[in-house]
Amino acid sequence: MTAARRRPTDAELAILRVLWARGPSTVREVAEEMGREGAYTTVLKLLQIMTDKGLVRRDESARTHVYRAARSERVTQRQLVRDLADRAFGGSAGRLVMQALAAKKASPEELAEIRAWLAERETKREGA
Amino acid sequence: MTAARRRPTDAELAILRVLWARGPSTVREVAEEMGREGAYTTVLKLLQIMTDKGLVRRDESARTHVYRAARSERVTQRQLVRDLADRAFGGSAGRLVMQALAAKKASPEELAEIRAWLAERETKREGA
DNA sequence: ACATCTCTACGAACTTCTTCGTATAGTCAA
DNA sequence: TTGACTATACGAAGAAGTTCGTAGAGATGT
Repeated sequence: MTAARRRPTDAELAILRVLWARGPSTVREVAEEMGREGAYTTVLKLLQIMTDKGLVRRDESARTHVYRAARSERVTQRQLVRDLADRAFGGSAGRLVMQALAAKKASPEELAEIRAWLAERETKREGA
Repeated sequence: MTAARRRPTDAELAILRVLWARGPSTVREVAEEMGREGAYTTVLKLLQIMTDKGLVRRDESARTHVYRAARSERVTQRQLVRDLADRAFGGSAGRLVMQALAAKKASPEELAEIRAWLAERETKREGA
């Protein structure tokens, strides 16, 4: 009921990634995509729990249920980033960004994108 | 023994933050800093577990043991960022950065720092 | 010595997460 | 109808994380 705002667990996130990539999917499709065909009931159980938690929505109109992510990838990513910033960076997104840039090499395209974002932001600031 | 490379749990991270901020501390100091004086033994237990896991080091030379973080804040933050990038951003630090910038407003100082970092990187690229 | 305070050690309860086995029912073909 | 196949539901076990109570050692003051 109450939309408890907890972050998805590791197993839940792995399933959400499949749903974001594939779109609405059956249990079998999710299990196959994860290379866990042998663990069918595990995936089923997780999807049932995630339905209770409100992480996914279930279409029961057919015998084989179809699941889809309740929240978009972008929204979930932001939530996770915000959560990590709060837990490990004193709430500072800026410091998180610095560590992210240092921790893993970003591609030139991504760096260009980030530069563009900052440039646009700069423009807005001057305009204000 | 085996330095299992798991990410610190929420409770563990909360304690690490105190140790990073305060430096080597006793159980009582950590508990007070966290506003959990009433949960002294809980903090003690967590620190004992963290010692076993290798997350903290314990100085037992005095009766009152003194704990310190085994890894620096920076190293731990990078590990956490990398972990989140892998779990939720397909390993892309760049996409994580974009969401971080969008998720929370960074201070102008932080933005300037990021710009400087990117500029320096740009310089290096051209030099190479 | 004695009471008192503070410290560590440790076990036990409880929660959450994850996995799996089994029960049960719908579908389809012969 | 029967058997094979596929689906959901559900309970229970196991692992990990968190909390707390209690025991007992060491320190301190009278």
